[in-house]
Amino acid sequence: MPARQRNPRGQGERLRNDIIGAASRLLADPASPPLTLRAVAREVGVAATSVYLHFDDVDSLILAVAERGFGELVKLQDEARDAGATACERVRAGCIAYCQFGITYQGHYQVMFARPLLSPESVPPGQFPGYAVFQQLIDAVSECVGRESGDPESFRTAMLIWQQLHGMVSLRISRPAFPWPSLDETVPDVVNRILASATASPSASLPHAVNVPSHPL
Amino acid sequence: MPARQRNPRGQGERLRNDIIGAASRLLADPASPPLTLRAVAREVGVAATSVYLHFDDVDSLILAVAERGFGELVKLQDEARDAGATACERVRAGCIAYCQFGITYQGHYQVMFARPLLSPESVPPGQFPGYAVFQQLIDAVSECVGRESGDPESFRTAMLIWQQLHGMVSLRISRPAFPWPSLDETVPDVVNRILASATASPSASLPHAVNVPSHPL
DNA sequence: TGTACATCAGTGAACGCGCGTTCACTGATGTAC
DNA sequence: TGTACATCAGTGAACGCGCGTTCACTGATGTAC
Repeated sequence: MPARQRNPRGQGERLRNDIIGAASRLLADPASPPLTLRAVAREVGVAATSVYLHFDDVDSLILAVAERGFGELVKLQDEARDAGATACERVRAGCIAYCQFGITYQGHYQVMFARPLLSPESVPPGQFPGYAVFQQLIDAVSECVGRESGDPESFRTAMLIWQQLHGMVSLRISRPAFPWPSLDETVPDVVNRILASATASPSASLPHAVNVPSHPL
Repeated sequence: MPARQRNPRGQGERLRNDIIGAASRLLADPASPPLTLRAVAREVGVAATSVYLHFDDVDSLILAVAERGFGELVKLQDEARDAGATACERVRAGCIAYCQFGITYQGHYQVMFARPLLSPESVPPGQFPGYAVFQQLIDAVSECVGRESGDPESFRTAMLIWQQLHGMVSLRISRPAFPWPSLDETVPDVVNRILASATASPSASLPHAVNVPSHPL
């Protein structure tokens, strides 16, 4: 029981941040047990009931942790992209940052991307948590492949890249014994492969390709 | 409390199957709460202690559910591949079957692929659960791209495809509100893109490519 | 053929634990008059 | 300047619940002799 002293008057919101921080610490390990209000209160050094002063239940607390994670991810990607000279370099830099975030903060990555997070009806379309992360990818891809930002092919290529990155990160988390190659080597390679297939003439040089539908999205 | 009658002598192993089946039912929903021995026993219609007759704890029960899932997935992929005329068609057919399995059995897919499943030290290298699924993919890819089964490029391409498929399935589970295109259209397309990049001369036609490492795996 | 015993397939009560949630309460600090 | 009151930032005891796990037990069925 750490001697935690109560916040001064008017600073009651500080506890809210402390609670999010404690929950974030408890969720850092991807194998962590289900989050508990009492465990969070213990970690903060506060009575169990005090969590109710700022959160209705454990789900809204987890959502707050996820939102903090999305903010951090956007920031890290922005910083990484700033170092890129060309549009395509910026795409790759952002993708590397995404994967590094996921591998560094495995538990948080799972909270952000491996559960629905919210009841489906409460999600405004196009505003689900983390949409900003995807929109940034679309914009960077558009610039790299030389299309407008609203172009369906840009959306589709960004979607394929996102799926690839998510697969890379989440399989590395769930299959740590697999002989994965390094991210620094794999990410630019596979992103280039997907970008190349987007700029190449469609259906060209496919090995024995049959039944390849066009891309009507 | 359903009237369950005890198995006849010598048929005690039937309960084991019933328990796995009940656990499988409870795990079908990807948003299902953590599995509980008592909940399983209730679902089977048996005393809580009876679960101990066949499983040490909930983790080994979950492992049994996962193993049953891997068996089913291998079977479905085999059947799908049988309909393919060429090697590359068989790759695509297996990939579609993989994704359909994941979308149809979302909870089971998560049990199989979204957690470490076992303590790391207990996994024999190259024999982790579901390795057969991946080996089949390597073999099919090798045949499609015309390389030997042990070729590092076949391994790498299969890995990229696996990552892509896993990303597709798990993001569709965790982000159901996203405007995903249909699997039947997307899977053959993206698999072809990755296969094409494997057969094409490396680093050719990359848009503004820089810092592309070679593939030393 | 009878009978004692072993085995099999479970059961049922009981335990201590951590959990979410409620409710009334505390004690320091500011504010109105 | 004093004092009554309001507000703020929490606390602490208590509840009922489901859980994992233990332990001795049951009752039907087969087997040895």
